[in-house]
Amino acid sequence: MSREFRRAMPLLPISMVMQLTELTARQIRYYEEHELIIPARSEGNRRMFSLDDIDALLEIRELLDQGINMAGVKKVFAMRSKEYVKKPDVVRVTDTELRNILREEMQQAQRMQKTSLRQGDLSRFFQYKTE
Amino acid sequence: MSREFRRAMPLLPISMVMQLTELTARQIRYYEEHELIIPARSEGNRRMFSLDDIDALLEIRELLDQGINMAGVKKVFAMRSKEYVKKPDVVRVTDTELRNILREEMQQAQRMQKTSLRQGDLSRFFQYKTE
DNA sequence: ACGATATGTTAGTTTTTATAACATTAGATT
DNA sequence: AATCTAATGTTATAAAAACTAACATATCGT
Repeated sequence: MSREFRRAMPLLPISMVMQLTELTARQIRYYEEHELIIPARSEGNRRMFSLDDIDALLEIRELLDQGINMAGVKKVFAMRSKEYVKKPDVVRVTDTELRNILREEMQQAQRMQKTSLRQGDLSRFFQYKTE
Repeated sequence: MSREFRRAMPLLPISMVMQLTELTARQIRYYEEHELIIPARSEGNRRMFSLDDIDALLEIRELLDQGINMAGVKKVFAMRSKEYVKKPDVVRVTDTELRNILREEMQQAQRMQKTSLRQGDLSRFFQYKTE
């Protein structure tokens, strides 16, 4: 599974996103209304956010803080997406498939490795800098 | 913020953990009952799981699949934790503090960097292999 | 002053999660 | 075979979290 897949995986509920971004639910939904983010939905219609979504929200916040209005933010985002036109289209995968893929990969890794090392299993997929 | 902090950060609701681990809520709670995992709790008492928790659950599943019973799993985990006795005690931080720290770091990074690069903001903190 | 934009607030509903109790199934034990 | 126990399923009930939608408000540009 590619890095982009992992970053695009919807994992977090809105409450966590609120804490991580210091945005209100109202703001987050408003930005979605304007299609600056398009969080996945659970079966029961709850928004599930990815790391990409959090990045986007942090940037929206930053731009608004700078006095740019929503129209401006939209423009910035639109320009950004143009930069990616050259990139090959990513294969479309549903959220459920995404999670299944991640799970299977993690389980595969589990099986491949010794049963030890409590630390460092998932970390093969979510690895962080140790700055 | 250290890598361990990030791995220990409670972010995911039980529904996501169920999907990622293919365990039922009953199983996850049962393992918690036996103190194999101790997920954080939200203000409203909802379990919030960290990447470490997911690692642990995947391993529990693996051990049980191998025919080892809960007593055996507990032993394995107990032995594991002994291996870490030498490691310095990690500073105690509440979950809320953890999230605040992550948020602040992300925002700091936001401010430090140019406003561009939609990709690669949070990724400074959650960075993945590109295998 | 006016109109629009961004966000707050509130109400009512649905989904998710929690706990707890009881049920079931498969192995181990007698 | 009958019984125990461990691990998990199932159900009921309650509480929390999240949804939509409508209305309120503050700020800003014209």
